[in-house]
Amino acid sequence: MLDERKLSVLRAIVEDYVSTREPVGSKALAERHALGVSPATIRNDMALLEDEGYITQPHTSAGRVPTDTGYRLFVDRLATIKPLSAAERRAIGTFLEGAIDLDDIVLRTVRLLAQVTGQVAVVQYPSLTRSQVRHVEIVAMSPRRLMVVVISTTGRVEQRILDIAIDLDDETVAELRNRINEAVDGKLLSEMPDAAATVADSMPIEVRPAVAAILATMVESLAGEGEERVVLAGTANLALFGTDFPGSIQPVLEALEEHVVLLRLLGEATAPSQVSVRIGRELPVEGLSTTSLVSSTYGTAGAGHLGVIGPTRMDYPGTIGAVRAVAQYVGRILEESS
Amino acid sequence: MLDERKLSVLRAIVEDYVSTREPVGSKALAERHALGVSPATIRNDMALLEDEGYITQPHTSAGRVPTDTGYRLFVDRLATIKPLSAAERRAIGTFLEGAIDLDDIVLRTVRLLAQVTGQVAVVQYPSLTRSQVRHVEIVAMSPRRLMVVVISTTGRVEQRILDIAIDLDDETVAELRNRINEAVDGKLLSEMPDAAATVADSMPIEVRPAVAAILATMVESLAGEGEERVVLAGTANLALFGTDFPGSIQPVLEALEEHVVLLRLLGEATAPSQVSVRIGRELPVEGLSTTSLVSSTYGTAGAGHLGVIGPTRMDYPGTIGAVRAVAQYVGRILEESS
DNA sequence: TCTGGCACTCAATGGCACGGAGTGCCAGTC
DNA sequence: GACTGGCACTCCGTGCCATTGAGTGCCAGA
Repeated sequence: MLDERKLSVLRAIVEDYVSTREPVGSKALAERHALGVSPATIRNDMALLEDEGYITQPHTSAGRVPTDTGYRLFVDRLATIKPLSAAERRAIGTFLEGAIDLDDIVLRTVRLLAQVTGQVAVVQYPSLTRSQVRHVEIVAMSPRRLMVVVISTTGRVEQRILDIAIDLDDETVAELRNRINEAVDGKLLSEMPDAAATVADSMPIEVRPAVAAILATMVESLAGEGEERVVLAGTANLALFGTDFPGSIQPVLEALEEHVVLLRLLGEATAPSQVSVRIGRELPVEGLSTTSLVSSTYGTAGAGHLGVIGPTRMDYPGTIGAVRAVAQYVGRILEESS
Repeated sequence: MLDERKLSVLRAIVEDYVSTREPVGSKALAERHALGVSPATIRNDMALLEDEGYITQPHTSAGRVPTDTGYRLFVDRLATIKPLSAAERRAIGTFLEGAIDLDDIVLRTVRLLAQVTGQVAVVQYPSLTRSQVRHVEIVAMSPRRLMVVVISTTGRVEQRILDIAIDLDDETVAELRNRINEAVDGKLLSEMPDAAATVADSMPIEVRPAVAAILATMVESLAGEGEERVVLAGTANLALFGTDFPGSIQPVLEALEEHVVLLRLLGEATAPSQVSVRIGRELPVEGLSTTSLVSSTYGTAGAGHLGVIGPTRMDYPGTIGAVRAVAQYVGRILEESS
């Protein structure tokens, strides 16, 4: 159905439209790209591409503009990812090296990504559920009030304060701490429930209910999605592409404030360490139906997600390359600092 | 210089311009407001107000628009703060009541403020420097690595991990913990350096250097501004007022991403529990020179700041009322939950 | 000190003609 | 059958012009 040349035409349309933002016509195409055929032929191809739904005309007597489906085909079959230049890679490396703690890493990453791509960047904090436990600390603040602190290999620290039903003396707490650490050290957070069960069984019978409660609360509150966080940067870049959004950027900004939604979108991405691209209406969020999301996991075992959101009219090869590169670097940095 | 009527004219201009966004002329003014004089007279007054710099014309043969100075005069002398309706107050109360922890309080507050005012809301986390210490926990993660956790009366929890030069056994750590808690309990964070000094002196001579180092790091890292955080909401509202910003909202969005700058602005506000208004170029930030900031402290002893950022053409009486009300409610909620 | 009247300015609006880019279609050529 | 050149048609964007209307400044008079 779509022979080689028609694909070339589509590719040319996407490339021209992305760089000029103007609907592209047959004549301009024939001039700017060495397609080896006349405008008339290109017109025929374009008519067919339009029938197939890959491009569309804003109005009669205007050039063509890619549709979501057109971009999809472009991304899947026509684009070759643009690797970053050596200088860019070096800049990324040195910029991220300077981070002092996890917060700083995340902050630098998100700003970097926004700056490199010129779009809105989104970085999720490394997920606790997928990272390993490095250390658990249990502190008795008062006899019936404990503070539980969990430190993960990604450097993230989570604490909870919880009240229990019976008094626990310091010794018991100390013992509990040791046992828990023995049991969970190096485990994935998802494996903690099992480990926790073992611990409870090994404690004296009279404290078991309390211990079980502690462990349950701990696992539950830490494993829950409630604490997932995302950080944004570069929302100002949206204003630069203002005209790409029909009407206003208002709904887009609104959608970006819904961090829960962003987390879900990032989480829905495909296989780890693959860059996933979701275009326009493929995103199941009304406000983002005029944007594309280029995202990737980063870190070991997909510890977290990061991505870039911009108008569907975006430089996919470049953005994909940038997202991939940044994800790799962040993964490496996290590895080193753990 | 400015008699009663001229002030009324200015007030009317501000009110009309805020609600219609159109430059207001003498005739319309005479019709809509019962000023008791003819348009011609108003014209004379307007000419004078323009000479004094309170209003300006976008171009000849257009109506007048308030200047920053005009808004300033309006806010200082002409506006009567609009209290919220009973229903609104009730809604605020119940909405904030539902918060489960500090993060939740802050999140709800900022969203509420954005929603009530229809502008961008900014809420700073309760500052540690101005809140009291409720509990300090020191945990030995390994002989030379400690974790210090400070819990404040505002419910904020901060932790640091730090390496020390000599080994400290569990007993010493436990003793240190007790002494520190005795010394700092209920103290303001700003008083911690003194309290810490006492503690160091009372410890055995051989561990003093290490202890001093711990305390220094602790105080320094917690008292520093580094950990101040702000949360934003309602940036999408900016797009609704897009036409109020000459050119683009891009610089505004950019400025809003600079949380450090926002913190500084909030901190510069005036007396505690007073609502401060800063208009246009009064804000020493380029990107915000077309906006106004209405802010207030909240909580006891000005624990934190919150505010609203919008175009200079904003409903000052309403916004001031909303900011004041929300600040009061949040203060109360924090009080209760501590 | 206020008012009515008058001449003037200037943004905004709508109508109109025109050029240009683009399209679809068709007949002709390789 | 695939490609090309030509042609008629559509329609956006632009510039131009006249008109309108809101608003101003100023002046003479009450």
